[in-house]
Amino acid sequence: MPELPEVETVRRGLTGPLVGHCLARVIVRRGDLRRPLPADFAERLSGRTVTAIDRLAKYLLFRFDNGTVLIAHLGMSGRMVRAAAGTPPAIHTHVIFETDAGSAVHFNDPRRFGLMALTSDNRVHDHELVRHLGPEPLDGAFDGAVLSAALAGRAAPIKALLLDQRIVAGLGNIYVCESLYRSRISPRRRGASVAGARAHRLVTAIQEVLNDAIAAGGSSLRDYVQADGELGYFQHGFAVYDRAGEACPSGGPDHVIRRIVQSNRSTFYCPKCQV
DNA sequence: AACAAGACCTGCATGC
DNA sequence: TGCATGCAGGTCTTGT
Repeated sequence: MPELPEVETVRRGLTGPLVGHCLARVIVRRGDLRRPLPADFAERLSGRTVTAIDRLAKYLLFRFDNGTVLIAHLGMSGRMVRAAAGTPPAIHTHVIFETDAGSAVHFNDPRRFGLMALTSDNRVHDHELVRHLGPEPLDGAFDGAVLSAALAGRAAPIKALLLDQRIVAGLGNIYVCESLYRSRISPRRRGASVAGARAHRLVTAIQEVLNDAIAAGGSSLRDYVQADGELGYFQHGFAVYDRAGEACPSGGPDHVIRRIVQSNRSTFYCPKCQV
C-alpha cells in the first residue's frame, strides 16, 4: 500500500502523539511479520522516550533517547493508528505502543508484509534494510542527470526501473504510473532512452506528483488511513491509476486509458499521450 | 549483471 | 449461499 506520500503522512500524524513521550508499555501480540520481531523487542523500547520520527524512502525511523532506532515498513497493508490507551486491539493488530500520556499507536497489518527492526543511531544507514536505497526523490540532489545516469545501459521498461528502490527510493506502483503520465513518457520505453530533457521532465513530474499527494494526505484505496484514521484523498486526483477504459484527462479524441501487465504488476497509461 | 517470475499472506470483489 | 478464482499499494529470492 503505502508509498512515499502515505508514509510521510503517517510520519506527520505520529509525531504529535509520540515525539517527546515515553513508551510506558509495548505489547507484541504477534511477532511473525515479514521478519520476526526480536524476542526482546518490547523490553528494549519500554521506558524509552521518542525523540524524533524520520522517513527514509518508505521506511519510518523512530529515534529514542538512548540511541535506539526502530525501523518500520508498512508493506502492502500495514497501518499505524492512533488510539486511546486500553482500546481493545482490532483483528490483525500485531504491536501496541502505549505512551505515558495515555495514548497509544496500534500497528495493524492483515497481510504481514510489514516489518520492524531495531538498530542504533550510528548504524541506521548501514542497516541491510536501507543500505541499498537510491536517492530520495524529493531531495535536491535528485535531478535529471542523476536519474539518467542510473538508467544508462538499462534495457528494461522505465516502469519496472522506477519501481526499483535502488534507482529512486519511495515510488510504488501508483506514483510511478502517475509520474509517467504526467511526464508523457510511455511505461514501455526502455530505461536507457530516458535521458536529457526527458529525464528532467520525469524528475519534475515525480516531484510534483509526490508533493501533490502529500498535500492531499496520501491516497486511500483499500487499507490505508492516516494515523488519525482520516482518509487521504489523492486517489480522486489519479489521472490514470485504476482507470482502465476511462477517458484520458487530456480530453483528446479516442484517448482511452489502458491497463497492461509489466513485471507481474498492473500498469495504467494513455497510449496516445505517452510515447 | 540484468531481468522475469514466483513467493510471502490475507481480504475482498467477482462470477458461477 | 457457497465456492473458486483473481487481484491488491511491496519487497525478496530464485532461475534464466
